[in-house]
Amino acid sequence: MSGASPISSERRERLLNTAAALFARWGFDKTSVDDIARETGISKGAVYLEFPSKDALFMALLHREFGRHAAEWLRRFEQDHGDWSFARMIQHSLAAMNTNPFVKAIMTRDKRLLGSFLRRDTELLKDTISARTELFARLQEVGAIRDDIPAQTLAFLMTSISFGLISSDDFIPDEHKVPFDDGVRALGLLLDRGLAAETPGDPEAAREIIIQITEKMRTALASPP
Amino acid sequence: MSGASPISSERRERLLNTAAALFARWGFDKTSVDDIARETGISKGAVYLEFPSKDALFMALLHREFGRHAAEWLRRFEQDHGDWSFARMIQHSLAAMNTNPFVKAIMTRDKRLLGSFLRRDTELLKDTISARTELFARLQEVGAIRDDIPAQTLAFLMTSISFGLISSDDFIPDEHKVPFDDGVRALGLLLDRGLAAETPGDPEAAREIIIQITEKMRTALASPP
DNA sequence: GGTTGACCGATTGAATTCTCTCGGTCATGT
DNA sequence: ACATGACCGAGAGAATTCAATCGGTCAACC
Repeated sequence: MSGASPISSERRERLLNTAAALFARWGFDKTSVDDIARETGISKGAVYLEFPSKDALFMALLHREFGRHAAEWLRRFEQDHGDWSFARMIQHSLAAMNTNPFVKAIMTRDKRLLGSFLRRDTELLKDTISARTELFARLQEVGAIRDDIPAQTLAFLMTSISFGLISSDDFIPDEHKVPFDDGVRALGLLLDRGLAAETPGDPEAAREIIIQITEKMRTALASPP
Repeated sequence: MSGASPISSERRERLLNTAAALFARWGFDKTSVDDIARETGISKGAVYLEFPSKDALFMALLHREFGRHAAEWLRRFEQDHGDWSFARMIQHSLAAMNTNPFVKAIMTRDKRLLGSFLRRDTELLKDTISARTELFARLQEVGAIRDDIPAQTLAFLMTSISFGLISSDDFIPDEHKVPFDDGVRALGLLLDRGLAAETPGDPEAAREIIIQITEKMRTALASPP
């Protein structure tokens, strides 16, 4: 097999960096492998020593970005020393998501950025929803959130809501727009009460579960199938 | 002026009916004025005795459908004899919305149904959000819902959430789909607690306001600008 | 007066052609 | 060994043409 140095080389890293910049700027279709190679300062052939195809390169990039997104989420969450709350977790998740163009693109099926890559369906969205389902189920187990709504329904709902919020830029008329952070904060306030268990469970356990599952999600998403 | 019998004739009504069927089935672009005329059993010229243009016909249809949507919402709400709750209001609103292809299309910017009509921006979405803002503001006034989140933000949030839920069919992977009604019901449960005021106000007053504003919305949306 | 449908010009989009870009390979050079 | 970039063939898309359609009008007809 040709392009498969299993260890991530430094060149590979640089490739992903320039690829990220170019893809984010011009989209998948309008960024050629040659563009990426030239911008990285290597030849096109060298790109194929690192990745077997353009698709594979893009997939690797997506996985890296999803991993980074989870890490960023976790970072924000852990360094948040205020009161633990669901509001904050949601805030961190959505804020991190809105920051990363690739995660955002996958979650909203952004045609501009993804272009013809949209045909290839990724497991990324599915895995994200699965992770959310597991997260909610575990939180219900320890009594951190209400358990009268199936975890699967909650995951579905949260994914739909995230989709709506992240897409809001595209369809809400300007005069009714609200800063993203304000919207996210308000959503957090709603969920804080809306998801609360009848009898509050152990907040530390909940915090632990979130960190644990996010970490699991990070490693799962960061590595290709 | 040519096409402007101010009173809605019976022919006009029949026109709108066949137009609704054809537009819903084939979309705006692929439905010709001739198709509508023929299917209605009149000549193309007669269409222009009722409406000055194809766009105007479509706009009239949209307004009629929005009016019907509000009426349907109101009907469901009023005949719901269970406990009053925000959950139910939201359920009725979303269920009614999901039932009407034109309201759904406008709310989700459905390219298939709206086609080239998408360029013409309607006031329908704006008016809907405005009405929601007013609704939330009034409910806050009488203490029916929490008032620590600006009404405008709530309206923005609810619109985004609705968008996400109604669009969920298009982007949620099949294996994670949840029946629309289940999702809506769960959302209702969340909002019921999430939006509750610290000290509950008069539920009858809230109910009255909702009916009042929805009725106002109905007449406003049903008549062209 | 009310209604029709033939008619008009603009627009669209189907069909076709063709250029050139791009993903991927590999003989060659370092 | 590794990296290069000329090279290849497929195919996307730009350019062009052209015929049909469609929105809208109006003289003619009930």
